[in-house]
Amino acid sequence: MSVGIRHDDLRRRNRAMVIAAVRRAGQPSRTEIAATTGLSHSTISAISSDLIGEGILAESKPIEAGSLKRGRPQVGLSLNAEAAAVMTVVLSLNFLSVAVIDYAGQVISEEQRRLDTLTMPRDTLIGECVAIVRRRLEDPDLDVRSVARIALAIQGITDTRARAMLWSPITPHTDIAFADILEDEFGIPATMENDCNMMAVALRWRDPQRYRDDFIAILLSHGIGMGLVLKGQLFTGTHSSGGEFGHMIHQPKGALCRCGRRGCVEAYAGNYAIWRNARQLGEDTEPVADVSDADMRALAAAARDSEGPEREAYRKAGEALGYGLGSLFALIDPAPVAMVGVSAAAFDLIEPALREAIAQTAGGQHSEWISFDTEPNELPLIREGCAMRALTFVDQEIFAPGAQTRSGLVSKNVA
Amino acid sequence: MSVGIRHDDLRRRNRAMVIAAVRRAGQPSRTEIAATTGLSHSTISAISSDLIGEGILAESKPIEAGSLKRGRPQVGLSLNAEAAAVMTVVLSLNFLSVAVIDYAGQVISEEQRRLDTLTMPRDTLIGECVAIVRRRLEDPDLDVRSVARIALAIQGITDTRARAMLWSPITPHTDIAFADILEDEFGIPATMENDCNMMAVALRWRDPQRYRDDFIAILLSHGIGMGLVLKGQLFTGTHSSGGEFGHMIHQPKGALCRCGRRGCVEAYAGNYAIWRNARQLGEDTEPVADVSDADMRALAAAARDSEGPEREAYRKAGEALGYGLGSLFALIDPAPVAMVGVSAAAFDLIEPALREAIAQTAGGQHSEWISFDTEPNELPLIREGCAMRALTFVDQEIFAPGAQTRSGLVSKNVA
DNA sequence: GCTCTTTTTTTCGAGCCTCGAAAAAATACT
DNA sequence: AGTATTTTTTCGAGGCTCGAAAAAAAGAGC
Repeated sequence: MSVGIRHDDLRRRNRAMVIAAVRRAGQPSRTEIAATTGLSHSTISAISSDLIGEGILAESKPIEAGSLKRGRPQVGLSLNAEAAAVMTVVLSLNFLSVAVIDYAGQVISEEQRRLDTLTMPRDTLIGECVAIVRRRLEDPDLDVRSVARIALAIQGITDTRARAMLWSPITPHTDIAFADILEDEFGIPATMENDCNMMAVALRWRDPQRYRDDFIAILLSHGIGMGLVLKGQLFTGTHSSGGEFGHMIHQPKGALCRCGRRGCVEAYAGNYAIWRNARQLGEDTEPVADVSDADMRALAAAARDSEGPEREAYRKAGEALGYGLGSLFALIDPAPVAMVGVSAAAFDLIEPALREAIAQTAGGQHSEWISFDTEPNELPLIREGCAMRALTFVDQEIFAPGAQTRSGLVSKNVA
Repeated sequence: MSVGIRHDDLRRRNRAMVIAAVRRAGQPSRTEIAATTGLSHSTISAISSDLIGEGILAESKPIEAGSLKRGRPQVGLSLNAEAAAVMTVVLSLNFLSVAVIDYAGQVISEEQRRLDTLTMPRDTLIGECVAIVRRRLEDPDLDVRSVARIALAIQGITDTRARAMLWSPITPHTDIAFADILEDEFGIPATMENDCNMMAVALRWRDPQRYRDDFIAILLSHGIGMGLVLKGQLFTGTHSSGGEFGHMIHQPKGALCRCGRRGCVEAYAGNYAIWRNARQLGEDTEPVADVSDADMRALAAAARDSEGPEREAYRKAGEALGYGLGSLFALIDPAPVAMVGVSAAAFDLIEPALREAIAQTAGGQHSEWISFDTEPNELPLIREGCAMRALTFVDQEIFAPGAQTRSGLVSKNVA
């Protein structure tokens, strides 16, 4: 089952810890690293000297801010941007976006492309992804060998091993092992992530104050997705990416959901559901394929303008989200929530019914404490999350070698 | 945030690993331990020699089973039963049960007692617990100093730090810091656990084949509880024991629940709910305080006997459980389920509606795969779980000292 | 301009820990 | 009794972290 700690693991882990400390803090001095890691100054000195020698870290200017201090000035350590690069591939409805990011986290090359993902044959979809990655890798500004890892994100369900997309609303095709495909094609380790999980990862890096050990990112878009961090760990299902908050049951035998079932939270709170209710089409009406952001904004404007079916549609969305969150909170206790996506811009219309519903649930014990944040634009978040995830893998695997890992999966059984 | 690995941690962790390997395997040889932990023979030899010298492990007879083998026979290592003892305290509705267990896991002293927990004043309830523990500690057969840890379990919500009961259906009183009270009284480290979590822990030890990394234990009793193991880890909420499956919302604004809210799963599947529906009392009827096991068995018999309100009551329970499980599975993916408690004996009446409901949900994708096990008697399981939990603490803390832990809580911030 | 103080960083020896190889131990086979 | 086989122990080598002390690099004071 669990495996003993070998002697050589020690250095590897502590190297990884130093790299992680530098990535988090930006430009910490050796003394600061010693404080945050709890290791001795001598150890930090030895490890950072190694890492600098290997070109992974670099000494930057002495820290100027507090130059009032006496004594030898601290020397800031920073990541060497040229040590490596990673690539992010974000595949969403009718849209493909790729970026190359240096080791310090700066975008150095990117490309975006519209495609008709819903009608595209399987091979074309895969081909488009491979082609866009190849174009970026062949970018003359870039040294191909420096791209150490690729992180893909897709709306939909991925497997826990982060190899394949199992199901996605953006395409009728299922079980596409994107990670394996890209690995075979380019020989670069790749992982396939769920978009909402990447949102959560990004939020954690963006605002570690608010999004620390426990929080929830909910995507309010055409569908409803969730990324969940519990006790500092990204939460995934046992076999798939899990966290399919949008398909928790709000109303047994209720409204028709895009997934073909009935009564899911999404069937009340997804863009298509809000649209359907606002147009008073009835809960059995087949979900429309897509509602433009502009249409959704118009809907929200109409709802704000006057009482009517639009406002009622947002109310119903809030109620479904509230009861869903209440059930979730019964399982995990309340935590800060970030609402992301177009409908997050209409959260003022959603919030009252949501809070009312959540107060009816066991999880909503102290619903006044529960705080919501909104972020209307999901794409940058997803990309940022992918970038950080890929960089973290590079930190752990490439620059702290020796682990029994392969492609992001820590193997549990060694015997 | 995360802390570097000090040099002395190494030995401590590997000692703990060896102890854990012996506890799991029963009588493994040094060679077997080396294989399961991945450590070298020399290391295992050194560590086990230390542990034997400290009286924690003991060499037992050479393993006889496969005595056909050539070569030096393996020497089995086992836990020294006298190395320590732990105490379990299980507090359930109108019932208090205490046992002392030796380091090898055998019960060496026990006592059970009926009390009227629902009407008892706060101090009396606490006093009864303290008194029964004192009586067991003063048992002449027992060396007091050898009791190294106490694990309490209670039906209800506990805090993540495992110090206090926050809320429980068995008493009107709230926020009783049982762990602190016993620690102060007897100077023995104590933890306060949730009963269903202990059931899950016990199932894992009882049948590691079936209940390994991911599974669910559901208590079908007066209330509905859940213990959840995900990726080999006991799942708890961010602040409380969490996993309040019984209070996920099945039907917004639905049947009246014991918790005062409406539409919880428990309001359809708890004993009182089945009773209420079987008696056709209406969903707004105030839940009864208790239904005897005999009454529940009679109800099940009547339901099996003929179509009627009893059978319909079990159907409704199954539906609520099914939709609830479906929502849960949407979050975590399906996993093996153990149904525990009186109504688990009536699972034949519950299962059809449960499976039908779960098939209507996203989490019930392949509902035919989902397997259920039943165990009508929860008390032994809870006690077993407490014992293993307490013993594991002793393994980790007492016999592998140096960790920055206190009373079961691993401190995350060292700086 | 020089010395003293303060703080950061590096150096160095001590003490552990794990590992691999070889030796020792304990049994079955012939 | 001797040989083969398997388990367990022994022993030296190599690494790692740690604490103390030294070195380095500034500001403060005169």
